[in-house]
Amino acid sequence: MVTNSIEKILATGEVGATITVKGWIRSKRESKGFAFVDVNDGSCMANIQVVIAQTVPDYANQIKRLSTGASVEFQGNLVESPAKGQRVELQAAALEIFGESDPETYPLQKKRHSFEFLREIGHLRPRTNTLGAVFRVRNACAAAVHQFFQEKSFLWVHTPIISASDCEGAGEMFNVTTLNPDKLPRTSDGKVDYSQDFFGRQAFLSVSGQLEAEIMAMAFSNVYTFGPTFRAENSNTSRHLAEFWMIEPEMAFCNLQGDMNLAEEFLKYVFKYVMEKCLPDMEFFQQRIDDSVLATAENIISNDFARLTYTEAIEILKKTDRQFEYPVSWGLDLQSEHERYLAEEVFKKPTILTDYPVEIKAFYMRLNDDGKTVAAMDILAPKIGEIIGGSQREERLDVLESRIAAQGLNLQDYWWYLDLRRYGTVPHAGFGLGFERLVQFMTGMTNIRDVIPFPRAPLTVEF
RNA sequence: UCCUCGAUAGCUCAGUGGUAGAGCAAUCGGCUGUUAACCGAUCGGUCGCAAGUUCGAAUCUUGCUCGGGGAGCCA
Repeated sequence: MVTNSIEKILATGEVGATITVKGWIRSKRESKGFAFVDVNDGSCMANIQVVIAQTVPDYANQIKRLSTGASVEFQGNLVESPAKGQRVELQAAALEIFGESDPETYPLQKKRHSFEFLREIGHLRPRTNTLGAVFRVRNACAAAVHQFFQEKSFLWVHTPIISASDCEGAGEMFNVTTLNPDKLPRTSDGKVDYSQDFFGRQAFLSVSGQLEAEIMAMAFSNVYTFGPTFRAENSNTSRHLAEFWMIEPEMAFCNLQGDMNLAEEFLKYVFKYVMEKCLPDMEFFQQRIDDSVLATAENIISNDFARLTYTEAIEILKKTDRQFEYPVSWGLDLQSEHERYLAEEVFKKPTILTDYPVEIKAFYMRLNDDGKTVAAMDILAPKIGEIIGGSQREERLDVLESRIAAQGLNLQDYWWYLDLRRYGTVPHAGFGLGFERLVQFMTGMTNIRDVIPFPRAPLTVEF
C-alpha cells in the first residue's frame, strides 16, 4: 500500500488498486446510508471524492467528525466512478482523523470568499482553490527561473540581504540595528552614533542585489540573483510590497541588445514552462479570475515583443487623439497611463522601450553617444505596467565618476563599484524583474498581496 | 503620502431619521450516487470606534481606525 499524491491518483491511479489518501476535507455531502467527502492535499486543483459507506467502523460517530477543514487519512479501493464529475473515486474501507475542525468556527466555507477576507486569515487561505493555484504557479515560475538560467550556465549568486549603502537609490530603506531605540547613543552633534551599532556603521535591508551581482559578473561572466529585497516606501497599491523577490541577471561582455534579447527569451521560457506544468491551474485562472490569461500566455510565447525607443514612444503619444491626464513631452518620465496605452492599445503585447533621457534614469546606466540618452530598457506588460527594467551599465570610469557626482552622490561610497571599472572593466548589462509581478501577470491576480504567501506591506505583517 | 469609495449576522450584501433584514454558512430533521447537492425548521447583531445634532440615529455631522480601487514612488 502506497500513499500517492491526489494529483497522481486522479491522473494515473488504476481501478482496483488499494490506496491511501491523506489530506484535508474540502466538503462533505451526507446521505442516509453513506457520505461523500472531497479531499485535497494541495498537489493539484482537483479533489478526490471518497465514498464512505455505513460498513466503515464507528460510521455515525466518524461521519460527524469529518467536517470541512479536518485532516484525514482514507484507505480503500480505487473504483471507477459511476457518476459524472470524476474518473475514479475512493471507496473507503478505513479512515483515520488526525485533526478535527470545528465547523461552527472554521472560517472557510465551500462558497467563494473575497480576497480581502482571505487576507485576514492568511494562515488558512492556502487551503482555498485560488490561493492553492497561485502558489503552485508561483513554484513553477521559480523553478522555470532557475532552469532557464542554469541551462544557459548562468551562476546563481547569493547577494546580501543586509547592506551598508543605498547604492541604487531605489527608495526608502529599512534600518538594521541592534541599538536600543529607548537609549540611542548620540554623537556630539546630536545624531545617532552608529559607530556603536552592530556593524560599526549604519546598515539596511537591501533594496537590490544589482551592484553585488556586477561584482560577481566581473568574475563569472554570466550570473543571476533570485532572492528577497526590501523597500520601506509607504506604498499602498495592488502592485507594491515592502518585501518582494527579485530576479537580476548580469552579463559581462553584453550590450543593451543582448540584454533585451535575454529578457524576451526569459519571459517566453517561463510562460511556456508554466503552461506545460500547471495547465489545470492556468485554466482555473482563465475561468474564474481573468478570461484573458490563456490568450496572454499564448501571445507572450509566440509573438515578438514590440521594440522602440523612448523618443519614438513620445512621438506616438503626442500624435494620438487620446487625452492624458499628465503631459507628454521629451524629457519627462512616462506615467502609468502612457505605459498602459502603449502596451495595451498601440501594440497589444509586451513592449520594450529603450534609450531614455539621462536625467530620469539611474547613474549606473551607460551614457549613449548622443550624450542625452542612456542605454536603458523597460519592458511594459499589458495591465501590469513595468515588469522588467534593465540597462547596459556604464563601464567607463571617468563617465561613471562624473555621473555619480552629477547626481550629488558621494564618490567614496562607491569605491568598490568604481574599482570594477578600474581593474579589467568590460561592457556589461543586466535587468531586474519583480517576481511577484511576473506571477501577477501570469495568473491575472489583481492584487500583489495575493500572489505571495505572506505579504509584507504598510501595516501588514501578521502572518 | 494624495484622491475616491466603503465598514450592518461567521461570509456576501440590502436597509436614507421611527421595533435589525435576505442569501449562504452553522445546528436539528427529512430525502437523494452526491459533487456550489436539495427541502423544511432553528440559531445567529456593541450596525468599525468616539463624540455631536435630534423626542428618536445603522441612517445626518465631525474626528479617528481599518479595508478596496486609482495616483505618486517603483519592481
